Amino acid sequence: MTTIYDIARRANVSIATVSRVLNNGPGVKEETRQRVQEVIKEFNYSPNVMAVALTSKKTYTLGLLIPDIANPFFGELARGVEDRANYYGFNVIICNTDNKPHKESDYLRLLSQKRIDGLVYAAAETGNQGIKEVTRKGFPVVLLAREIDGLNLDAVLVDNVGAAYVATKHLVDLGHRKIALVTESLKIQSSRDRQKGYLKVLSEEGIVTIPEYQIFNVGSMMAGKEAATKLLTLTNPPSAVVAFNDMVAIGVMEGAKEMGFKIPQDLSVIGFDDTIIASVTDPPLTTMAQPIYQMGSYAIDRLVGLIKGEGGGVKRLVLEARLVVRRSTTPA
Amino acid sequence: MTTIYDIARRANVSIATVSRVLNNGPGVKEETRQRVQEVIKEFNYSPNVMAVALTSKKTYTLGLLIPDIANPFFGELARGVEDRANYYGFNVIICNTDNKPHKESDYLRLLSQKRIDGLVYAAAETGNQGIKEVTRKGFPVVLLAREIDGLNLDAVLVDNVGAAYVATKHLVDLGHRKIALVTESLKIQSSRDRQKGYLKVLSEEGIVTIPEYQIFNVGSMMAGKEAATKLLTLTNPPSAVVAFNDMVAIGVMEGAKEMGFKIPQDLSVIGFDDTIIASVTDPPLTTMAQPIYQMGSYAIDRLVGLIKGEGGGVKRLVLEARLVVRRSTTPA
DNA sequence: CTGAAAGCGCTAACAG
DNA sequence: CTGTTAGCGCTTTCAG
Repeated sequence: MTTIYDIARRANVSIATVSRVLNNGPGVKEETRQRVQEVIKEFNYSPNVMAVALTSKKTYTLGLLIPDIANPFFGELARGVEDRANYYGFNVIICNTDNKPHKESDYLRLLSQKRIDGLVYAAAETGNQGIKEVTRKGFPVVLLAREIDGLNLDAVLVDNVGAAYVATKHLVDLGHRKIALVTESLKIQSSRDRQKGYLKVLSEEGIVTIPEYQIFNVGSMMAGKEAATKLLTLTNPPSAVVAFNDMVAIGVMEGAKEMGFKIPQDLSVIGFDDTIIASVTDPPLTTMAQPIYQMGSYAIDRLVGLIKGEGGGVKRLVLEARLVVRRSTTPA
Repeated sequence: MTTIYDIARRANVSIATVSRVLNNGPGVKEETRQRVQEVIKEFNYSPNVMAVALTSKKTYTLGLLIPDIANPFFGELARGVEDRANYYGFNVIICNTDNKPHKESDYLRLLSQKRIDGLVYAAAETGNQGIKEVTRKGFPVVLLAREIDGLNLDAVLVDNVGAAYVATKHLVDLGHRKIALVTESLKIQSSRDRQKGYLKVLSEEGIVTIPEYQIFNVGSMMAGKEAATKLLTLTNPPSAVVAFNDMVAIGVMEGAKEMGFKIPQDLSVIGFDDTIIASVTDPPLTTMAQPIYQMGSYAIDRLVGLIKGEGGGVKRLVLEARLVVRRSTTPA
């Protein structure tokens, strides 16, 4: 590897001068600048990022903490994050946590050792200690898609209460009264918020909530399938379900279909996210569309702002979800 | 940030000793080791990775070059890669190239500046120069899912010729003779190989190949949709199509359905990959399943082996795809 | 405008 | 067993 010394020698200048032209520093005679740049080109030289990082304390590397990159929702989110980060000249290290606090903590420690410049955090369960430590550890953090209680951090979110409200209302407007909620653990903020929106509609409509209609800790297609089984073997089964996300919704539909129920005639199902998958299911899924890619992009805009020192107080960007009606919901 | 000097001072030893206990080096009295470790714990100290990297030349960071993390296939691949990398103590920087050579080159330069320890490369078009430069640049490379011509590199692949052969044969066995191929650019090795397998069956079966039945440069759902339109407006349309991947297959199905054709009665469609999406489409997709997650995992096994100096000559791991019959294919 | 020199935080000989 | 010291490749004063 050629170093700054090699360039300096060949250009008959000191390494300080090379460093100056490298960083477009002022105070270099145009002629000298030219000469140095030629040598740089000739040797196809580029500075060792480790050394730069060691002195300048900037790594141009960001961390992205998410539950699972194989999940289409987070895949698209990650794409938005990476594209925008790349635009600003940053790389992103990806970390899959499966929502496991110990995994989060491990990654957090690792990332802080690597001196990342900032972190996008989309993986938290409420009350995780790990992140609290990190916020003291030096680098800025932007929360993405999931909030953390009691932590006043910058965030890019979707109005989950509102979205769940719209989703549930859609079902009510269709004439449904027996509406189930199949969602994630209530430890997850977005899950709690969606429950809130769901309950709000029921309450407004004077619909009595039935405990058996709320199923928790459902985060995958398989779990959605099982939830459908539970729901449909009830003596008084629901006629519609609000699912935590598209995958869960698909699981619910699959489960119902396997039991011989028809979607949407026997059971209306509404999902969340509008991932790529939602439009091609059988039947196509009605869902609350989130601006997934943009959320990732915005999170980086804010994070890079923080890194550059544009504080301006904690900012929270809350986007609205949009109801996309397809064919998995129908009048009761 | 506390440094090795702080620890040394507090433990009344030299930084060399601290370094030794940090790296489990030999030749440290047990008692001293204990004391140092206590101080380390007390200060919650962990070494600055930049500094370590600068001296030891190891960053414990890998690069992953893929077309698009939002594509479920690459999402799952990436998950396999990241999980296994994490297991070995490495982080992975993700790079989305969209199959654009200039993006690949940019990332490659960046990654090499960052002194990554190794690279998993799943993004190449044939004949890209960028990667050729990189292989000289110092770090080991493992090709994943896509091969590069004229470059004798370690690789983890699927037998695409064989897989396409099985897929096409499945259609022939079902009685189809008018079989179309909707695939990616022939610049992509996997696309070429699949064409090869496809043509082999036709040739063996004495089926005359019709140029209009082969559509190229199709890599997305949208493009698949357009391909279906082209195919089905032919005066003599095919009764079956082999698609490049699940997304393309879904696009073909969507396109056909929009034109009023029934799947599979009017058109049998077979995909590739068996991504999570394949089982939930309308109808569920017959596809050639690839061991996606494992491929990513194996690639890291090999890459870490290379990093640790276990050369042993170039190794190529070729896995077999498996036919998964669902409901998008039916007898002619 | 340019160069010398002091670190950044750590590893790895080399002495003791 | 432990400490001293010379770098790793670069940025950044401070002189000139």
